[in-house]
Amino acid sequence: MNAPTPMIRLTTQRQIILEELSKVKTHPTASEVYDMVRKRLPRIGLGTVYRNLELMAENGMIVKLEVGGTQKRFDATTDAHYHIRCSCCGRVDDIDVPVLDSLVDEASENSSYQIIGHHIEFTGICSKCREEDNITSLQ
Amino acid sequence: MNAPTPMIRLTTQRQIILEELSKVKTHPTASEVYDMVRKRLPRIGLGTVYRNLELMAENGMIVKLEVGGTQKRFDATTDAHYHIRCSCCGRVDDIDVPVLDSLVDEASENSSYQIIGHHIEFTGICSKCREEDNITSLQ
DNA sequence: ATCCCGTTGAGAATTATTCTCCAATACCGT
DNA sequence: ACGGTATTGGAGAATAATTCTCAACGGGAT
Repeated sequence: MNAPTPMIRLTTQRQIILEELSKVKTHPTASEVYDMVRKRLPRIGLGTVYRNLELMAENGMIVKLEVGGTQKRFDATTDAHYHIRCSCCGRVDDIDVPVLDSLVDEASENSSYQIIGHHIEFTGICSKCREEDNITSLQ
Repeated sequence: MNAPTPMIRLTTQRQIILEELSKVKTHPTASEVYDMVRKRLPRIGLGTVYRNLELMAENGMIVKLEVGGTQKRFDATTDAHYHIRCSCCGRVDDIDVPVLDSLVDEASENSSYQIIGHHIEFTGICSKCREEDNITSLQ
């Protein structure tokens, strides 16, 4: 008898990556996670962080956010929720809008795809950028 | 008196990029646009394609899709609509689900961000991948 | 025809991510 | 505790996508 899911071993590095990711409510990029983790494991490699974030995302322990911007972001909160991205600085926050499960049904009726899921990404300017950049304005 | 928007000159390259992008109902990546355009302008540079896609997106002539996957995609249809991405092959199609303008209001009430807009991205398996990969299944 | 300035093409540079290699480590049965 | 085997981690190279740099070009105003 073998488990269908290969089962992921909780090594020290994975545990610390997970802990650090859980600490923050932002949605850090891989290199931000790397910086956070390195304070506790100074010798960890960037590749290890990438590898394990990817692996934990595959195993559903965390979520890889496929949002706009140039970098992937990671989220330790795995239940469904939506995000908002600042078009000025790129930061990503959760947004408290009820999840619309009915959208998937609606989409299924109007597409030849077999629908798996959906995600809503809002775009806006975060309060920090609004304060700082009243001159530069948005971009 | 000067126009506040710098005004974009419609060079041959830009015109052809726009024409080619308008021809297809898929949402090509920059290098796919490059391949399409090169059939008519064999000496055009990839940089020119990137530069002009970016520029035309800034001017609202086309839309840059900030969807999941590793590459940006472009769309000549500028009116609001949602997309579905095949998690198997990465292709992106339009999906016929009514646009929920009310979401932005709802989001505004629950966020410190100044909301600009939103986008819904569905995920699924396109019919082509379903046919081909009944063995490989999804991934 | 000439000047000006935005645009182009070619390639280098940058950024994010993935891969490769090998030593170190963990897990298993004994 | 011990040895064998599979997995992991770290370092750096490799790859992929995109952006930047810069000399040459081109089209319109003078």
